[in-house]
Amino acid sequence: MKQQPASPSIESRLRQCGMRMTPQRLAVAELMLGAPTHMMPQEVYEILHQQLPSLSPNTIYMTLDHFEQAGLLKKIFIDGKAVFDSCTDRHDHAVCRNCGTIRDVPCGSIEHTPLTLKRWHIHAESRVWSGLCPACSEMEKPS
Amino acid sequence: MKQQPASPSIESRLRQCGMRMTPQRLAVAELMLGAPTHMMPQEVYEILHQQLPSLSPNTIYMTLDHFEQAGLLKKIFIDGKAVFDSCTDRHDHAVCRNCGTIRDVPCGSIEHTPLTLKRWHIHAESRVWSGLCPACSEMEKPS
DNA sequence: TTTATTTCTAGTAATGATTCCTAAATGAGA
DNA sequence: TCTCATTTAGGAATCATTACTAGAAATAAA
Repeated sequence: MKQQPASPSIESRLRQCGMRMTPQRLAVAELMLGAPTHMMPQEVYEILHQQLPSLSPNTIYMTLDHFEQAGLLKKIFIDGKAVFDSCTDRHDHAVCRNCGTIRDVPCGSIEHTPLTLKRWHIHAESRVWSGLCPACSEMEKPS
Repeated sequence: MKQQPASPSIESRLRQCGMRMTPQRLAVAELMLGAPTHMMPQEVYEILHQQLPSLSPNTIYMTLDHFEQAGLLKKIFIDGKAVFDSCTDRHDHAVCRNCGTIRDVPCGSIEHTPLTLKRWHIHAESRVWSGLCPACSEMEKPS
């Protein structure tokens, strides 16, 4: 009894980007594009390797990059490590320096580029808040 | 004829942090703490290796980390790579995706942490603008 | 000063993430 | 079904960084 197949749009979205449909890509798409998530390539590999034992890390890297180029994912860097975000809308992130949790943070009104960058052509902006998430804050409290 | 020695304060600043004075550390300090700069460990190594041929990359990594822990430098990440910034005041960065130039960008008024993070304990915030610097913008212009 | 103690450095090996390379496999259109 | 360009697996290569260790050097004590 198969689960409801990935929303039909996923496959068509990939095709629209001129990508061939392969089991590997479909698996990555189902994992990453279904619900809001942040994952490192390695995590993706570990999860999918179970259902596709022959899968290679290489393929994960390539697939994630393809998806990013197609605008399906956004690549962000947290503490120097690559993380792929299924939400491509403009937003910031908060990361817990204890447990590593990543949380989306809506950013306020669209801010104008600072005067200092008047002569730059800015394409992207990223902002990361770093600290302790509520759960870890609680744990660290002195009794 | 020796150049004017490093400002006496550099040595004392290191000592205040409980650090032993070594030629390696002094060299890193003179390079990084003298003027505003952003450098990757590798760059630091390549420069200093010339005056201290026996210097090892290892030492650079350790020294930079020590300096960071002592609050003399700030470690930032640009596109997933570590960069050490001699300016430890609060500010943002812009990076040119063509030539790699990094520019300090003053950030406006101190912004309050977004509501979403009300229950977090935020310790740091970093923001990076990415695009083309004025020089590279100019070059890319269609004739 | 000289000696003792502790930290620091160089060098090498190890790690972890990512990329490169190539032959074989496989989608997709003719 | 056949063909061909794309994609994959797998292993080697790379790059930044860390771990380990013995010897060197800096500081503290005598």
